[in-house]
Amino acid sequence: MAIDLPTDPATEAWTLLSRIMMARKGHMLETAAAFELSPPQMWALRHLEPGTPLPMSALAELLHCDNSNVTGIVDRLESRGLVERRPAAHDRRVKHLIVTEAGARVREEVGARMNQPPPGFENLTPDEQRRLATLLRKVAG
Amino acid sequence: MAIDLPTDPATEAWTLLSRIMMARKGHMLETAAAFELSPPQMWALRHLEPGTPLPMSALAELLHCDNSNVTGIVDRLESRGLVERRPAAHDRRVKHLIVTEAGARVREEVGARMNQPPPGFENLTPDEQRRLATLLRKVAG
DNA sequence: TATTGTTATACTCTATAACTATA
DNA sequence: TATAGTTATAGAGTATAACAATA
Repeated sequence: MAIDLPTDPATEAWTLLSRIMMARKGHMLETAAAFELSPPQMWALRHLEPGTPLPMSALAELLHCDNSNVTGIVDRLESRGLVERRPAAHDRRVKHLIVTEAGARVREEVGARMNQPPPGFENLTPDEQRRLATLLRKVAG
Repeated sequence: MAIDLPTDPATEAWTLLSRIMMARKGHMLETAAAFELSPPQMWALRHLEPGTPLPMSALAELLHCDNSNVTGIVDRLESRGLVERRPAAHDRRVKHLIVTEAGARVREEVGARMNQPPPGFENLTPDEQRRLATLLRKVAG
């Protein structure tokens, strides 16, 4: 049913992690669709913290894509009134992105859905969930 | 630095899991690019097990996309000689996908790179890695 | 000269709707 | 009638190259 089998513990853990995430892809797409966002638009919105202006190029890095690509993604978010472009004071080549009030509301609801753990986590006791979180905290660094 | 903060253990674990996976996106894109595959083409190839024919529609479900979409993705894989279409015997509307020998080789190398655990897993002792795998096995169900 | 963001271009992904060939 | 896959179409994502404005 899913792509492959592991060998050593780290590889097995990583493979399982990938599999769990892959199984959540449908939920991700449904969440984006529920707010009429494309996946990249949703990621962009999630990366933009209200109150923290972010240069276009920084968003491009976070999205792992080219600057030219971000232009279009931001165009569409801006045309919906979810974000705004604002020339940076210190360097007028740079444009800062800021989330609007409407954008912050959508971002909040998107986050609430995306942070909802998939059903499989119910297979763990609260104590196991805590131990899992502790281990993953170390992996995340 | 990354998108949000959690509350209960399951949500925290899930958020960390998402963050670890997101941090690996660059590696995923590099892997696909190294073989001149688009991400969907790479996923498709990974889902196709050598020796196990898969109907187009089954691949569409695995990729969470429309049948019409799979047509183009498979067209491009087929034009590179990585997969083949073959009409199914029991129902001639169905087309089975089979990985060619060349496809199996690429698939193998892609898998080897994608299964490589990110650096963060070195932060765990072998025993912790085993315990992590055990917990994730329960989550994956 | 170098950098930020945009524009132009070309290709891929994506869904919807209409079509075909089977069933 | 219903289903599997294709085609047609339109919109969005993607990178590369060329460009404007700024540094």
